[in-house]
Amino acid sequence: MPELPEVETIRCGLEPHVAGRKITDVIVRNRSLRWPVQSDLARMLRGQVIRSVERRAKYLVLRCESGSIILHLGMAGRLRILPVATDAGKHDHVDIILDNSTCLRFCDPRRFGALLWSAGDPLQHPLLCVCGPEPLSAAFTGDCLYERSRGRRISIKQFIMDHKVVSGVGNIYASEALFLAGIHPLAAAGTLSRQRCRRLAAAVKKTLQKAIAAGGTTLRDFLGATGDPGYFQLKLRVYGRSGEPCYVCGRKIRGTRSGQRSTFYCPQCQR
DNA sequence: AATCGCGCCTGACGGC
DNA sequence: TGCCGTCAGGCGCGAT
Repeated sequence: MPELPEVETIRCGLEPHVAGRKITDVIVRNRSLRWPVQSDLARMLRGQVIRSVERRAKYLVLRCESGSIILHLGMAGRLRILPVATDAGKHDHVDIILDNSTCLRFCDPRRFGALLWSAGDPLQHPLLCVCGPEPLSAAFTGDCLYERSRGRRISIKQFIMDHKVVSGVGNIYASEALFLAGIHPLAAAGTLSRQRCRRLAAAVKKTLQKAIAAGGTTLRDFLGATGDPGYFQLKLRVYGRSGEPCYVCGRKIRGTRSGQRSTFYCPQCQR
C-alpha cells in the first residue's frame, strides 16, 4: 500500500526514466479506476513532453508542456517502466508509451487509483488544491497542528489523517508517529497541549523521513523483474503488532479501531 | 462546521 | 483441497 514515503520513492525512481521524454502514444486497456479514465486521454497526451515528476500528498504529478498527468496509486497501484509491447496482464490499465521504446505502465488491481489529465496548474486541481501542508515542509508545524485542533473532538489519529490538516499521512504512519510521540491515538485532538502537538509534528516528520531514507536504499529495484517498485521494509514499532511486546517497555501492543481504521498503540508508552 | 459512515474493488487469509 | 466469508486500504461524498 503506497503511502507518502513509497510515493516519494516511486517519484525518485521514475523521474530519470520519464523526464524529458516525449509521449508518443497511450494505450488504455481498462478505463475503470476511481474515476473513469477520460476518453480523450490519448489525444491529450500524445506529443507531450514530460518535464518533471513531482509529488503532492500521495499524488504524482507528471508535468507536461500544456498540462499535467495526475496519478494516484490508491491501494495497490503500480508503475513500471517496461519495453514497449510487453505482454499486459489483467489489471494493466494504461500504458504511456515514450519515445525511447519504453512505456510507463499503470496497473491497479483494486482500482482505487486514478489517472487524470489536468490542463493548467495541477496544484489548482480540485483534488490537490484542498490538500493541507506537506508534512515534510516548513509549513507543517506543531503550532499549526495545535491551532487547527482546538475545539476538535475527533481522535488525534483521525485528525492527522485528515488531508486538509496535513496531507499524505496514512494509516500506518499515523500509528507509528503517535507511538514515537508518546500520544494515545484515541486522545481527543482538541485536548492536546501545544507541547504535545509540537512533539507530534516532529514525530510525523521523523517517521516519514526515515521511511523515505529506507526507500532510497531499494530504489534500484524499481525496474526489477517482479515490477516491485521497491517498497522499503521499515521496521514498524506498533503497526500490525497487536499482542506482541513493545520494543520500549515490553507491554503488549494493543489493536483497536479509530474511525473504521485499524490502530495500534502501546498502552504504557502512549497516554 | 464537524463528524460519521458508506462505497468503491479484489487479493490475501482464516475457518470449515 | 476447495469454498466462502471477512478484512484491508485511501479518499470523496452524502447524511446527520
